[in-house]
Amino acid sequence: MEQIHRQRLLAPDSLLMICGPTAIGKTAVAMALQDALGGAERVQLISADSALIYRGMDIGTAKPSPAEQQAYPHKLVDILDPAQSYSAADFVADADEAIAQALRENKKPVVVGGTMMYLKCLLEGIADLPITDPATRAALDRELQDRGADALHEELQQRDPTVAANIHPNNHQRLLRALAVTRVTGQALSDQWQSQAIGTLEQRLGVSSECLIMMPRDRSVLHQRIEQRFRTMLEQGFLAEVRALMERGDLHRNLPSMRAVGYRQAWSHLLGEIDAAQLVEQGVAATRQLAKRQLTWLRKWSEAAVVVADDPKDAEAFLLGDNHLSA
RNA sequence: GGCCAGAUAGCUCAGUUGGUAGAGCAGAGGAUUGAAAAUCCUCGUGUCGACAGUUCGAUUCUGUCUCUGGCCA
Repeated sequence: MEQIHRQRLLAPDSLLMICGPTAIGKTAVAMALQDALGGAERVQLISADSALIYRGMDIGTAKPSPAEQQAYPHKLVDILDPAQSYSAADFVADADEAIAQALRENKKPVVVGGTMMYLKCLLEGIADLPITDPATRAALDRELQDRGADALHEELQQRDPTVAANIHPNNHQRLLRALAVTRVTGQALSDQWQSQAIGTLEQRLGVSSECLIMMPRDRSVLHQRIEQRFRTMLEQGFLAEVRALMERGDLHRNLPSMRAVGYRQAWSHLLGEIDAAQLVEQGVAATRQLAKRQLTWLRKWSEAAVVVADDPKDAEAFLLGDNHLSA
């Protein structure tokens, strides 16, 4: 059983996804895997992480060091300026390209990351829908102010009952997006999800994929690691990193990049809104919440994937065939 | 030692004109189709500091005590 799994996971022509909550040690496993499979000529690491895409956000995202990136090149790291925004659809397009290129070069694509939405869309596909133009978006924002969320939700209810049932009126972000698309296209979103579907990863690129999930055996251990890591980030100059981003002058706290876990709290602290103790407390708490949300995805997926508990060492041992397996 | 203010959920506090109590944060579960490290939904019994008194009934009023903070000596 373990042999079969290992063979499938390591097969040179299939794609491997390594996923797990933040701070569990995915990168370490990916690096060990690259070594075991013959180095950067045989493996292409591809990051699936909505924060690692940003240049200049290194310490707070626990990005691999320059030296590590040199030895273990990752695609989709440092591809955007923090002023820019990105989306799951952008990720699927970029990842598809990176995967296709790796396959052409006879490298095994290894997608490693913790942004579960990206991984889901990569595997299952995402509909090809219009981007909401700023004018429509602004109009909707104004309508939200004037008419209220309930009125807008009611409109969505009439245009697309299926989707409306799935979006709570208080969830303005999703509500406005759904309404924008149905207004612009004149069609129900749920219909378009079907008619505009781009297909699964296998349909798009012809690769089969396996998923290795790293789950914490004991969540309190992960919580401790998160706290430890946040304190280490501060020692490594996290605040200076955020201050430099602030001082550029063109960034603001509502940008997707600056709302990332830790950065949001650091921004607030640098403005004097919270003290150093609160920074640690809230930064750690936000990271735990992130891990928790990641775990709800992973729990859902764990039946269709190979699950390895807790530690990078366990995952390495499982993948690379040490004797003391624990799963 | 004297005076004043506190003592209520893991934390910060609100409140009950006397009928045994509720917010935020933390924590747990869930949703998730172009912001996803985002956004949103659900979940709150705790000797209301201790003891006594008044009362049909006290966490609420009164007294004493304990602890904490501040001020005066």
